[in-house]
Amino acid sequence: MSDMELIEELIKLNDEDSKMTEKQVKILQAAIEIFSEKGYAATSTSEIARKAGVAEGTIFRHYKTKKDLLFSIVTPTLAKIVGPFIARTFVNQTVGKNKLESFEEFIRIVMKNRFEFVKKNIPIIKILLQEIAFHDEMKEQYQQIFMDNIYKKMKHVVEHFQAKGEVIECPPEAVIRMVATSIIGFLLTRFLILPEKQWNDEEEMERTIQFILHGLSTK
Amino acid sequence: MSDMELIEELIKLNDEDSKMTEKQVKILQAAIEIFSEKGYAATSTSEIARKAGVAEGTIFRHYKTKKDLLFSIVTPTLAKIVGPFIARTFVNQTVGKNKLESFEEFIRIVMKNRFEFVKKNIPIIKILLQEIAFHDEMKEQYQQIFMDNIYKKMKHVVEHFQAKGEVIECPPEAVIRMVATSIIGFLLTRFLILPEKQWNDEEEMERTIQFILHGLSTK
Amino acid sequence: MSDMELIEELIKLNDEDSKMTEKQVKILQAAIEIFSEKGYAATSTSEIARKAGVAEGTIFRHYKTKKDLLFSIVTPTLAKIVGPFIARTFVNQTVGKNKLESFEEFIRIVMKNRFEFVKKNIPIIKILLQEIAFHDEMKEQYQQIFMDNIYKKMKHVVEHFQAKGEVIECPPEAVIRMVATSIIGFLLTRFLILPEKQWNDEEEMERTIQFILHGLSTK
Amino acid sequence: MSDMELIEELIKLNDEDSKMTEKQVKILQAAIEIFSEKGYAATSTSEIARKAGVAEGTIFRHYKTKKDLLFSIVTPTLAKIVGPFIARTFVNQTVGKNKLESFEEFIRIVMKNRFEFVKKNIPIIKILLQEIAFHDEMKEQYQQIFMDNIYKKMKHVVEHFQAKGEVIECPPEAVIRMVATSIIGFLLTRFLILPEKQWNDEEEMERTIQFILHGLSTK
DNA sequence: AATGAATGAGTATTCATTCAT
DNA sequence: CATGAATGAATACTCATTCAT
Repeated sequence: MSDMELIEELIKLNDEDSKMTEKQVKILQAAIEIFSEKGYAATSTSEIARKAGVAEGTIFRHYKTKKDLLFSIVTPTLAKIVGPFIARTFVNQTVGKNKLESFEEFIRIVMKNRFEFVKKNIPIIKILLQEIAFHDEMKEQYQQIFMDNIYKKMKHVVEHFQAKGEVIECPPEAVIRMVATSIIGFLLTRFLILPEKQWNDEEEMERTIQFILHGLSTK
Repeated sequence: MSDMELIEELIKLNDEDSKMTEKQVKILQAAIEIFSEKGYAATSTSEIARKAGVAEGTIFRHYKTKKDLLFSIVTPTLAKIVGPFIARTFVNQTVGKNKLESFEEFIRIVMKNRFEFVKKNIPIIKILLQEIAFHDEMKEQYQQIFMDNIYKKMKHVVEHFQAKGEVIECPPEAVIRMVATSIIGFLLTRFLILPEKQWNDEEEMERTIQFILHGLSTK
Repeated sequence: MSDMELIEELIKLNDEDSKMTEKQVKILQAAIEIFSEKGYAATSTSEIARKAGVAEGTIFRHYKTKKDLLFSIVTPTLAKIVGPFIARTFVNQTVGKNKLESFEEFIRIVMKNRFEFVKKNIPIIKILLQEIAFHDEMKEQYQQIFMDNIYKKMKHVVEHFQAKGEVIECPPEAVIRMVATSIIGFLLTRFLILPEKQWNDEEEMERTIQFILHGLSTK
Repeated sequence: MSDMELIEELIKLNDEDSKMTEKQVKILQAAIEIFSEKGYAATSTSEIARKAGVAEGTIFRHYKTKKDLLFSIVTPTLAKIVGPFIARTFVNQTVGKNKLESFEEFIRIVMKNRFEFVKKNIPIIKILLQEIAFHDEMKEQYQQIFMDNIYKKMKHVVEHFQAKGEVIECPPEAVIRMVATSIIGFLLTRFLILPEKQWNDEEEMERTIQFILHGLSTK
């Protein structure tokens, strides 16, 4: 929980307009921990208050409803997920100024970057994965963010490397699906399904990258 | 809900020893539907009773607790997932009597088979995926079933085709992860994440199979 | 439970008009046991059914309500308590034909007789003591039985021995209270409050009798 | 209910550390009244809430469970019963400094004192008598308190007066039983069994005291 | 800003009782 | 006579939320 960059971001975010109090920080931390352990619906606000060391009423001073609390955790995370894809440098690096010469390098950058991101934000990602299924507002938010950013940029990149003959000819969305599936599949296995296994991260990431590259290679 | 083979199995299962009443069937159907829509914790027994058209007390005549009801839905499904992997024919087909000549045919059989299975049992699978994170008994059940059956058989097959030079040399569990990740990734995208998209199932399955094969090929 | 004469009486009682079935006997036995352990209100009919080895509905075939079941246990017992006081021989023995020569012998007979009665019917007496406080019909039944029989006869006896100068002059009801209090106090201590203590019954009864006699003696 | 000293004590007790709210007092009063009328098991928390004029949830804010509420009523009473027997003055008065010259005076003090105590706390005593049979924790609490205090001190006193020749030679526990039985028997008859009878309390107490004294006298 | 007492609607579960078989 | 599925009201208890302090 020490290296949880997102919580820090969360705090800073709100900090700018309204100065988060110490208690509010405690509430957020407690909520993240319990939501990720037992799920949103099975978590009571009184339990959050107890763990945060605040009175029950204090939660509602900062968050109008329990759902508000959930969204205040999850929405910034949703934004963060897009992070590297919005960064101007990202696309430039990839296709724009030709600094990035191969699809392989692209895949490797994404993998490394998302690996670090997931590693640092496991509990919030757990919450996000669980709750997105039940909250339509969340689903829409996510879809909009995904389509407008990740998908768009990815498509651009994929088409670029298809044109260069590095990636097989087939609908870019299928390529994106297979790449995403392989990377996400690895990250979930690594951090959620079998986190206690002894992992050689470098080796396993490399293997997964090679799998993707071979799977999509034109040769 | 018409072609939901698992529910029928569920009913038959209990039918053999204790004759499921009409109301009990209604309860199961209602529970599956609501659990999959809103999640176990967010579903109230009164809502299940209302949708099933029975008195609330009737639920508890058949299922001692709400959790019992959940498990009576999920446990048989857990078993069903292993289905094709326990079948004696499966391994024989694959490696035993040499009826199955290639890794490709193996992947294709698994893909087709699981595709049909998921297609017919979407709601229950949704429930399973959601709840496995929160119920340790379920996690253990699943892990035991997975390790004793799927993993074991898969490993056998993978090693067989590695020996034949059809599959790259690397730890079988990594191969299994990448195969599973690609198949499951496709199925979840197809049925849970973007079910409303126009899918050409044959084409997409074939693409995924080719992705896996190329990704793992020695050539 | 073997020497529980009252249950046998209960069975015979009903036997005369309507033939008690084996199941009905089981229900009565189970009800007595559980009522006396947990109290009437805290006992569920389903628990009685389970312990009796019958279906839940069967209880209500024989007893219209749970309260009916309670009364069918307690009412005959109420009658039994009066037993020795109604017996014609009792008063005759005492004062009528002068067979009984002293107050001492009277107290001794009552003590011995009630000792045996309580000993054989502990569970039912426990139920009676507990429930009489909460059921007005029971209280009335008991009061009527007590006033019409025990009190009346006792008063007769007490006045007889007061006239003979064996018992101090004071309102007979006060004498009855002190006698009853001493006998009942002994029996409850013996069988309910400290049943596990090592008792020398003969000695203790004799002591109690002597206490009463000295306490009421004119000398 | 006006002169109910124990309730006031109950309130003060909690008052010291945690300030009882007005509603909490109402809940206690309602609970005592209904528990004593219908018994603990037959009393519903909703009925208590209704009579106390509070929401049902309010009960559980102050008492974790219904049983907690019962114990918060009964436990301080248990302590109170021992009251006069713990008081240092009691034994000193009796045997220590010889201020108390006779067994008669001892019995008279106990009788008067317990008379007042019972008179002021009828409902709680009713609850105690009823529920002690069903709650083992209560039974143990009571037995411990009784053995460590009342019985010990009483034994001391009895042996003292046996040595002085005022009380017959027999096991002190038998003497205690007969004294207790006579006093408690009187108090229960007076306040619980026949409270509506016209009682001449002074006379009846005196009679009972004389009965005990004569019953135990060496002469 | 923070508290925590109070709430009323809601929770899972149990209950005594009914009735078709 | 006996069953046990079915019920609807009741049960103890929890919940998210409000509000006076």
